[in-house]
Amino acid sequence: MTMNQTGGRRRPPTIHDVAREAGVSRGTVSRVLNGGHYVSPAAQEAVNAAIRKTGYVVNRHARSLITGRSDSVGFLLTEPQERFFEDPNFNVLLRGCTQALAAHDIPLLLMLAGTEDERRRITRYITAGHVDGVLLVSSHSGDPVALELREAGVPLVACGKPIGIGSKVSYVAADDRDGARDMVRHLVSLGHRRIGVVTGPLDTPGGVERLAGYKEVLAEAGIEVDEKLIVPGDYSRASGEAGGERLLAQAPDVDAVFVASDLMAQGVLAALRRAGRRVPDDIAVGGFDDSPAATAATPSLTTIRQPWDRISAEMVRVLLAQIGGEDAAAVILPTELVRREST
Amino acid sequence: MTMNQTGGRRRPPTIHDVAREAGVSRGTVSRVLNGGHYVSPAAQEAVNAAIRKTGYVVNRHARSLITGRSDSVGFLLTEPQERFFEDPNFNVLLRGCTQALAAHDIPLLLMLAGTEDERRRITRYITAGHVDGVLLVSSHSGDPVALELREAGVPLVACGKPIGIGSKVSYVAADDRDGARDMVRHLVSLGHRRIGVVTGPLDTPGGVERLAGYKEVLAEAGIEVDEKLIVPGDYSRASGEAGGERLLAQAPDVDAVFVASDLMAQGVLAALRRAGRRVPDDIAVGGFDDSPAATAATPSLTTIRQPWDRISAEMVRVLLAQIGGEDAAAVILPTELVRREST
DNA sequence: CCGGCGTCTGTGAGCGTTCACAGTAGAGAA
DNA sequence: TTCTCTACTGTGAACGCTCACAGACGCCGG
Repeated sequence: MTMNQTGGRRRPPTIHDVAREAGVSRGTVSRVLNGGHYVSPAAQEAVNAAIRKTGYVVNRHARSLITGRSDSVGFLLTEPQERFFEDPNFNVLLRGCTQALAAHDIPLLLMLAGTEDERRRITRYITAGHVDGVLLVSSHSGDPVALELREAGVPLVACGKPIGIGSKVSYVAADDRDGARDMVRHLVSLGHRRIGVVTGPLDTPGGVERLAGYKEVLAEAGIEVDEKLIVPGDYSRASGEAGGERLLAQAPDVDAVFVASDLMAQGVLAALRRAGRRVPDDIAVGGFDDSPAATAATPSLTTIRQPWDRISAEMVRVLLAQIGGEDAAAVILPTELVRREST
Repeated sequence: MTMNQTGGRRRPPTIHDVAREAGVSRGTVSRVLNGGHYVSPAAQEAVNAAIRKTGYVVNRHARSLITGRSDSVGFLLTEPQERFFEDPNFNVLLRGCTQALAAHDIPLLLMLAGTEDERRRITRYITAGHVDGVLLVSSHSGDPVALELREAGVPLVACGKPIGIGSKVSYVAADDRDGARDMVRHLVSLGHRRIGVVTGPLDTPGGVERLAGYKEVLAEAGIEVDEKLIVPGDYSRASGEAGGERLLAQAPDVDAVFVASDLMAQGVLAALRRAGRRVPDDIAVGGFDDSPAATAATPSLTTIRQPWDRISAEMVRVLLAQIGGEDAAAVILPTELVRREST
């Protein structure tokens, strides 16, 4: 009733206090806390009442000390942080992971490995067992941190397929190739034949896969691949703008563009507007991501939605399974075409 | 040399192993680990060598168990997450805090209290002492979580001045009122006299302060406040668009607008464009935040930059001081006018 | 009646640290 | 010499929990 009203931290109740209150032993309280097997209903109830009465919360440090688990996981961002931190999808992912973990009462530690120093510190921290597993966001290939963690046997789930790292590391990704196929098929079905593409960075699996999907559909539609219709980008708005200009210069007869990210698509739209091309009447534009940029653009963007909420949920599920001893797994999730005004 | 090459976790070395390796006692190793007072140079060196050789990393759980500290802090977001998660400034803040803490070797736990359930769980987690302190992001007044934490004596630093929570809780904020003053003075200095304002939400200190700054400058310039020139907003783009339309309808002779966020300013620009008003020739527009939206807008926005990097650094500094026993403190940081094309 | 089994409970040990304390050695003062 | 002081070191005892073990109890089949 009158407890804890004055502020100022006091020593919290221990399992001992609960045991005394409930008239049982520490062992019994511990059993109730960990699933309640081999406990009589009476004891069960008495312990629960005592827990409520004392306001007991388990001391995770003491528990971790003996179990060897930390009951926490790291969310590790290794690569150029600007790129991710400006990407609204990153936020959705981070939030999704945090909430999915919270459902299991597992806190998420945010780890940013920018400098070489930070990488070292974080690697030590993780391999020392201060987290049970790691959710990894790293677009780059052959990430040294990832390699080291895998070597140390730390449960690891990457977001997006990590390349050049061999198997044995789990990942969850949207089906980039299939998404690209859907979009390009959509453009083909609208009657377009001179379809350009602004690619993502080609040292990332996403960039590679989306371009591959584009080429596949051209092949299946009997349209010859024209290198002049392919211009590189890096997902940024600026590279989209440059890519759009370059595309118009190289192939003025282009009648549709598949852009590998919504942010770049915004840039492409700006370039087209400056060149006096109307969208979608003169030229259709398809994006990728379904980020807020897609709805904010004028005209609003037809795009491919990546199921970020499901991706985060799956990452957590796979990681917890792996912590529980299961083998590495790869999960590919379907994307969805979202039609708007730009096609 | 050949250690740790096969993957699969092995039991990490303990302070005991280090002591044996160095030929000293646990106590001496512990002393080296915690500052190295009262240790002979010889022992110091032997211990450091042993640490390097064994790859020893302190077990934080064991340490926490005895010290009562957790050496970690929580980053708590209590209010509507959409608003923050879509705000690029939030990312900058989160990153800044993470890095500032990392410099002290303190991990950051991300905590999102959306549902009532989550609030309860998180409050328990924190008050049970699983973090040493909390960085709080909450725009709302009288946040119940904040109140409870303060009641429990948990070190707490808020981002932005919390209202209705009394003193005793530290906060770090940009000088909203002064920023608003700078912007409105800038508009006055350009010769504008019919200056409108689209406010932020008036249940937040930021919204209130920015409006107050606006009124102060009008008073000091001898311009009468005209209620028709004041329209409410909630920082969202949509509310900016609505606000812009309403302003034009209520006061067609408006010749400048101070908009309390860049996102809203984008909306205002859209409304003005539709009404055929040229910016800045017919009407000047000033924003607030210096978010990416400000540079992306056409014309680019004159705005007020909030020093987010310094805000995060100060939040961490104040929190650590408070954990160390110091009293609550308030820090107000200066803003900066950034001139671009819209004025 | 006994032995066995399945269910439930208490007990001691120990996880890896830090902390308080007791102790040692050497230097300098009396 | 002896005593004191300082600089340093080692040694239990905790911290709060889980785990393995041993024991108690009731119930059944023999």
